[in-house]
Formats: sequence, structure tokens, C-alpha cells
Amino acid sequence: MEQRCALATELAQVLDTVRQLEAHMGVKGGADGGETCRALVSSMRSSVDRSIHIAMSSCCVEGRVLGAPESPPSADGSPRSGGSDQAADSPCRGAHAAGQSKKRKTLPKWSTQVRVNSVEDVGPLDDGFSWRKYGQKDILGAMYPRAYFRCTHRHTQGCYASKQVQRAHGDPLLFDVVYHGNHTCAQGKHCNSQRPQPAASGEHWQPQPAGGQEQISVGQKTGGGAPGVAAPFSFPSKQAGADTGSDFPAGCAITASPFMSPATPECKVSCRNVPDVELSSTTESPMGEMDFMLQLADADFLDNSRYL
DNA sequence: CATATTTGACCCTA
DNA sequence: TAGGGTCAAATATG
Repeated sequence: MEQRCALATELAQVLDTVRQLEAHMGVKGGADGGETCRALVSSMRSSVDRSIHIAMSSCCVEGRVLGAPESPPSADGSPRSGGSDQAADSPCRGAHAAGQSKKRKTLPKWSTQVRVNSVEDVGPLDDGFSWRKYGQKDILGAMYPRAYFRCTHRHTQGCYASKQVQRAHGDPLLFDVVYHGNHTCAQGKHCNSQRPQPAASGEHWQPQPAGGQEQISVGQKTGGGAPGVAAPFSFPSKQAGADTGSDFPAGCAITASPFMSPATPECKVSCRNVPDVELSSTTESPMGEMDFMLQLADADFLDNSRYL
């Protein structure tokens, strides 16, 4: 197993290298000639991705089984994939807890971590989707409140995707974002290619709490400027005119943040990395970094046809 | 006026 | 029973 882990680590490095290469290509805005290169890179990452999974399939780290997708990702296809929403969604909530009562735990769920440059940043919110905040709670032991969002198109298109955003304990610049379910709305269909959704990353999503985490550094707020994409995050640090700075002030930190989607014009731009852009490896999960990279990798070529 | 956010209360799970 | 998640009325914003 040790060797497998080592292998995975090595592959992760390769993947990282590929990622950097792609990042460079992205920066150079290679729209034409870059295409071929990107295709190659994607192919490479795909291979590495599979290799890592093969290696990690039997590699448990810190008690967490990595790359062991026991639960079928297909669970998302259902409009009911929206995590804890379902109970509340039911007209008669308490009426039939039977059959729903335990779904909270088994719902498709995956988490990510996003680092921003300043407390005013709301990077985690700009993932290209239209989120509507429906609640906020103070979490026991948590320094900051947790905000609850659901897809704006929940009622109009039956999209049950939701997410929870919370600043990491002790680190205001780090956001923990937990997604529940996939977007089944038109927006989600259009943005499939670069979505931080389980399907986009194959087996990276985790049906269990505290799933594979990716730590992503997001540069200046990516701007909820995009019409219909805004997702104001009202943590104490929220800034009034924040949205006006949607022009990528210092450039988005990463070239393919899971939180930025094609739906957000900005994300198509090759954003220059900012100082703290590089992946800050998630200490609690060696695979965290890989997870992130893989997701990015997959995002380019994996087709979430299931959402089409 | 339409839509989004805030926030207290309620419900569910462990 | 405590804590987490959601609802929905009130409020804010464009």
C-alpha cells in the first residue's frame, strides 16, 4: 500500500506539472495552437488521473478511504439529490420521514476549500451558478457562521443543487464549500465542462461527510458581476460594493477554479496567478491536492453527459 | 415591483 | 436533547 501511495504521489506530481503547463498555456491565451496542446495535456491528465485512482483505490490515508467510490454518483441525476433540502422540500415535511430520514448522510456531497486574498473576497460564491442564500447559522465550535445556498432555479427548473459555505476555523481567508447534488438546471447543463461536480471529476465526490477536499486559492473575488450568477455571501466581512470589483482586479488566482464556470465570462479568461495561488496542500488529505487537480483535469474533457 | 437576503423558528437526525 | 439544516416572513435592493 505504501508503494501505491508513493505511486499516487508521483503521479500527482506529474499531474501538477501538467497542470502548470496548462496554466501557462492558458495564460498565453492559446486559443488556436493551444488547442492541440490542451488536448494532449488533457489526455495526459486523464491517464494520470486513472493511474492515481488505480493506485489509490487501495490506499487509505488518515482513515479516509480515497478513491473508493462505493456510492453511485448517479444519485445526482435525480432532482432529489439536493441534500438536506428534500425533507424541507416535501410539502408535508414531518409527515413522511420514512425513507427520507437518512438521506442526509448518503446524499452526494463533496467539499472544496477556497482561499481568497482578502476577507472581502467571496470567491467561493462565484462558481458560475446562480445561488440563492436561504439560511445562515452559527455552527458550534466554528468561528464563523455557515451560509446555506441553493440553486436559484430550484423551483423553476427543479434544480436541487445546494451548497454550504463557511470560513475555515482560524483562517478567514479559507472557505470550506460543501456542495450537495448536481445542477440539473440549464445553467448546470451549459457549464458542465468546468463544474466542481462529482460527475465532472468522476469518483472524486464523496458521499461521506468531509469528503475529498481540494484547497483552491482564489484570487480577488471573481465577481458576482455576471448577471444571474451573483451569489452574495453575507459573512460579516461582506462588502457593500464588492460586486463592482468583478473585473478580476488582480486576476483570478487559478485558471480553472471549480468555482468559476464557463457561465462566468471571466473564467474563460486566462487569469494570471496571484501569489498565493498555488495549491496549498490540504494537510488533512494528501489526496486533497490531487483531488483538486484531478477535478480541474477532468473538467476539461470529461463530459457530464448525465446532466444533458 | 420583482427578486434576493436576513433571521428567528421549526424540523430532523444523531 | 443539542446541533445542524430549512422554511418563510420581514426587510433590503435594484
